[in-house]
Amino acid sequence: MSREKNETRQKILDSTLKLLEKSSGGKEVRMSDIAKGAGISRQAVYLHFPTRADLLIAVTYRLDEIYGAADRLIKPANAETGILRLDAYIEAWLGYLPLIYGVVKAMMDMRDDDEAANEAYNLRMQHIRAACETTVQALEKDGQLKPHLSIEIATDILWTLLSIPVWEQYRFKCGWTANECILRTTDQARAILLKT
Amino acid sequence: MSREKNETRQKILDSTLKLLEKSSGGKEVRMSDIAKGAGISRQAVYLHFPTRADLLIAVTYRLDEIYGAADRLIKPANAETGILRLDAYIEAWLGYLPLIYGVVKAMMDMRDDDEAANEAYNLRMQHIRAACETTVQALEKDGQLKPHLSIEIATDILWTLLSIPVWEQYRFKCGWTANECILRTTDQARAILLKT
DNA sequence: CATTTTACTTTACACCGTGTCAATTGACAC
DNA sequence: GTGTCAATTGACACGGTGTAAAGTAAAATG
Repeated sequence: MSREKNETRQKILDSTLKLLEKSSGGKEVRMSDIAKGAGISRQAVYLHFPTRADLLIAVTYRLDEIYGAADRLIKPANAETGILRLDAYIEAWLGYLPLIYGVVKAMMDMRDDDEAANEAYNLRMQHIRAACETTVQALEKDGQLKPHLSIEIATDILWTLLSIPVWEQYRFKCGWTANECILRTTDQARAILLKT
Repeated sequence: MSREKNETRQKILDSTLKLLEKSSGGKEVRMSDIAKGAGISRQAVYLHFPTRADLLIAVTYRLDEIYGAADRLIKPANAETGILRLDAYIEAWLGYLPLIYGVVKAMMDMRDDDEAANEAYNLRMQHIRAACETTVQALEKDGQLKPHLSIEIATDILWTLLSIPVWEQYRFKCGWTANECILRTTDQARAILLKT
């Protein structure tokens, strides 16, 4: 019955997750690798997920379950001041990102080929953007936002500063540690967004 | 004789360039499309360029010829002060980027599959980084660099601010115009790098 | 207990794009 | 008129995704 079905489904998700986490660059993780990791045949994977993109998308939801993304990213909303909230949000997000990076990377690689993966990625990025916007609004409310900086533009900037490609560049091209990324991104956000 | 050979080679490069410039996302430009555009057979393309990656790389050099990249990007070095030089460099680079974006994008898409394309891309990015570094050094020399900001870190930050993914996000996700990208990036660079 | 459903297996194949190979044609050069 | 060089045609291998069909084994159902 459907008991078994769900168990296998989980095995597939876990296998995918494990492979994506170690391999940098999601493209090298093939359906056959995933199947092997789950101990089933390649075709059986297609019984549960019609396409590779669907599987990847499902994995991202599994990720959030595992790491409790919601809790993590909501906590900063309790900060007392706008500035503290900004700091807390940057720390929360850039602390979470390394955990999910393998999977996110795989989705990014897939965007060019697959429209569904692209949509899924954009949706998730829009969530981030929304969080950036409320953070900026908190700054504005406190009168801390730099003059002549609209909420929209400030949101665009913060969103970009916290985007994955930026983090990738700091982390891997510039060789910053994950912690340095947090500290220096915080400094940058403050320098750009806050009035002096 | 080699006359003819070079003519066809140019036809291939021009065809590639034309196709890349219109199509966003370089992957959709196939070897057969390029051949068709050049009015020759697909195999003939391989007579001139052993792989797709080699062709793409050759196209980037052709681009620089066409638009005079060297001249454009050297001009800022004549600026009188460090700050003016920063402004001039940002304007020069972000003014040049839209012209070459189609090709650069194709190379970026190719990085995952092809090591040669990846190297070529990294090399070009290193050139940008070097230019960022001399720009930062000019600020430092003028005593304009924010205290406690090392040249290296400042270079990392400017380099990232001027990176293609950042520009892409502002341009296409945030809907900024090319000119807004220049102005607002300049503002950000000043806020982050300069002492107050 | 017999039957049907369900999860999965194996094998085979179509599709796409890159890259390779071999045989052939047409032009120009010496 | 022989050699050489650019390009052509047609066929094919490879890798990875996705489809399709037939078979198996076990559990659920009556």
